[in-house]
Parts: sequence; C-alpha cells; structure tokens
Amino acid sequence: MPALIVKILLFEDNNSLRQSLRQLIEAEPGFVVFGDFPNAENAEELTRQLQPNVAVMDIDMPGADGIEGIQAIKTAKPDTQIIMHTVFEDADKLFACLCAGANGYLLKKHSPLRIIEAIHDVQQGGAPMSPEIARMVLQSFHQPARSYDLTPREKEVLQWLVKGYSYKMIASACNISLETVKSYLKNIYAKLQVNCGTEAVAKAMREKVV
Amino acid sequence: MPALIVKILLFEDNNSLRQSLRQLIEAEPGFVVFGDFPNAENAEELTRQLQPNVAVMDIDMPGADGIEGIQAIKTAKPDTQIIMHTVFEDADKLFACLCAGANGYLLKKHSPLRIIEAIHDVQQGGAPMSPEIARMVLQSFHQPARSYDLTPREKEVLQWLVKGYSYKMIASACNISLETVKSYLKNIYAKLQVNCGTEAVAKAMREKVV
DNA sequence: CCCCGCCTCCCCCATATTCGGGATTTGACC
DNA sequence: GGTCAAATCCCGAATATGGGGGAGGCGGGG
Repeated sequence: MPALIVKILLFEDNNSLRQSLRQLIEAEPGFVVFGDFPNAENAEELTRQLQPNVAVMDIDMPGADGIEGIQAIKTAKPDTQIIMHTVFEDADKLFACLCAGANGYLLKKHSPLRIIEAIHDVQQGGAPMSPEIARMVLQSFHQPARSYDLTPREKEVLQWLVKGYSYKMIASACNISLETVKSYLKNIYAKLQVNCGTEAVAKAMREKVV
Repeated sequence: MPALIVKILLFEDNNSLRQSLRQLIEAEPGFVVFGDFPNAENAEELTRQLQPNVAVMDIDMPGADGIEGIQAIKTAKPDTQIIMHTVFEDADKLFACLCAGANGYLLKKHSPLRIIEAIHDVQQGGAPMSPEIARMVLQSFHQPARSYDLTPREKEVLQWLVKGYSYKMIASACNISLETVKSYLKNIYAKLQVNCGTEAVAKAMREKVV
C-alpha cells in the first residue's frame, strides 16, 4: 500500500455528474474514490470508517447539505481536505463553508479538470479557489475602517473598552482620571451613535473602527 | 493608445531586484512600468499623477512601508490592483495588507514569473496568492466556534447582547422578564469567564461564540 | 418515581455606567 | 492676539449592571 494513494470521497446530488466526476478522478494515477454519495447524510460515520484524505463536496443537496457535510467530516477526521464544488457564488454560503473549515472552493462553471489540480493542491498544503472566490475572500477583509472622526485619545480609550476594560481600568491604563474617561466615552458614544458600551464594542469590532 | 496597455508601478527597496523585476515585467507585451521606487513615500501623489492600473509592492521598505503604500494608493485611485510581493509569511503583516486592500499576495520564494501571471490575474478580477498564503487566509476563517456549553436560550441572549441590545431590550426581544435576562447574563458571564457585558461581547465576537 | 438540567421569575444591594451640565489648559493655526 | 480643537478634570442624578441569594415548573433519563 504505497503512501501516495489519495483516498477520496465524493458528495454530489446530480447522479450523472457524480458518476462522471468519479471516472474523471479515478483516471488520475494515485487517486482512488472510496465512495460517492448523493448527500452528506452519515458523512461523519463514513469518514470514520473510510478515513479519506480528500472530500469533494457540493453544497446544495437534499437531506444533509454540504455545510453539514463539512462539519461532520471535520469532526470525524480534522485533517481531511475538503474541496467545495458548487455553482454558488453566494457570499453567505461561501463564508459559511469557510468557517466550517473548507480547504478549497471551486465553481462548477470552470473545467472539471480543475478538480484534479485542486486535489493535488490541497495535498500539498494549498487552498485552491476559483478566481471569483479568491477575490470575494480578499475583499471580505477590505473594510474601509471608518474612523467616525475620533481623536487619537478617543481611539485609545475605545480600544481599551474593546479589550473589556472597565472605566476604572481604562483610567489607570491611560493615566488619566475616571472623570476624563467618562468624558471621552460620552463623546465616543455620541460619535458612534450608540448609547452604551456593549453597543460601542460591537460596532467598533464589526466596522474595524480604531 | 490601445486599451490593453497595463500601467504598472513598482515598489521594492532592493535596487537590483527592482531593476530585474522591471525588466521582467516590461518584457511582457502590453505591460509598461510607469515608475519604480525604493519605498512608498509619495505613493498617493504618484498614483494620482501616473494613474496606474497595477502596483507591485514589497512590505518591508525603509521610510514608508508597503502597508502605508496600499493605503496611499487606494486613497488616490481605489481601483488600482495591488499585488504584494514579499518574503513575509507573517500572519499579522499578511492580514494588515489584506485589510488595507491588497488584491494579491505573492511570496518572493516563488518564481518571479508568477508575477506576470498575477498581473494578468488581477486585471481579470482574480486574486493571485501563493498557496501558503491562500491556506493561511482560509484557515483564518476556520475557528472551531467554542460553545462554552451555553444553553440555546443563553446563546440567544448573548446574540442580542452582541447586537448592542440593553437588558431591557433583550427582555422584550425574547419575551421574558428583565430578571430572567439578568439571570441568564449572570450564567453567561460565568461560563465565558468574563465579568461584564463589554468583555462578553468582545470575547463572543472574537471567538465566534454563538 | 426521582433527579437534574433548563427556563423562568423574584428579592436585595452595591457599584458602574450614562448623561446633563460645566471648566481649564495647551498647542496649533490664521 | 484671537480662535478652535483636544485633552484634562469636576459635579450630580437617574439608570443600568453585576453578583448574591432562592424557587417553581417541566421534560427526559435512569
């Protein structure tokens, strides 16, 4: 049993597509499809039994969908590399998959041969993505970081608040009096248009203020 | 003036590397290097004057570094595609670049020819990344989502808190009494090992609890 | 049947926070 | 020299929060 055999599971509800993917993948030397399934039911149990190296997974499947599939597989065998293969460019589904632990994300509109490359990629620690997906992922980081015209000191105070500091702790951290802290926070709340600390923290973290 | 000319700026503090990159890029049909610089000083002004389509940027440069460079360029001309080209695999610098708006991220250890591909990629809406980088980016989404053994109701209450709701608002949102909310929050704070709402919100957001 | 976890509510009280008014000093800028 | 924003401080009152108890009902598992 050579170490270079790649054990693959296939989850895709379209039967004919699933069969052709299976044939395509098995044509590649060293790639063995240990199972193909129309949805992600029992994915956890299957993973435990078959110990795959890679899973190729659609998202939209009747029964258990791809997101549940990722969770099941990662629970059973966290080092399994999971490649999503779907028509969706929907941002919510994309990020749900990434948060669940997907290791790659290909759109079906690209050549099926891309899957073969992708399986090689994930085996070597890469993260294959369709260009549109890569772009969406990078853009998700790019938030303009609204400043709300906070003065430097106000930003500093807000940062401490975000770290969970109380007014008193902020005062000693900044070496200023409690009254000053209260004064700053008043202004900060007004500028952020919130009316309590928790809201300010939530807003600051969501919008990458400071 | 054919529309297919790509105007490129180059920021790299190593003089010989900068020169060879320039030659390499200009050897590609349609690619014109409008300027090369040893750091990102005056990047905003330069961008405004030269109106580049693409910038290739190192991170570690004396004077103004690559992160400031991204900000300057994106301020002056937001649709400029910025490709980072650096030795760093350092996570902090990586994410700082992405947050600032980088559109691609290549490691210098890969073939310089990858840059040519990357410039084509960004022009077509892609987001070229070295495999290691792509993996780090995807992994940044994959947080196990610690649950801290919160009960369903507790999770719900915490979610409202994260949205900035006050105790009273949570009470009416959940159709329970203020006392009940206080009771839940007591338990939640204990389970999260925090001692106030702001800290709980910060922790919940950071660790994707709920 | 009994126990236990969950949901719900209650009381009390100390403190923290919010928000409404000020005020002073400093340093930059015109 | 005048103006203005920023940083610093103070007072006081109304609420909100945090932490300590306890307690009843309900459903599931042993």
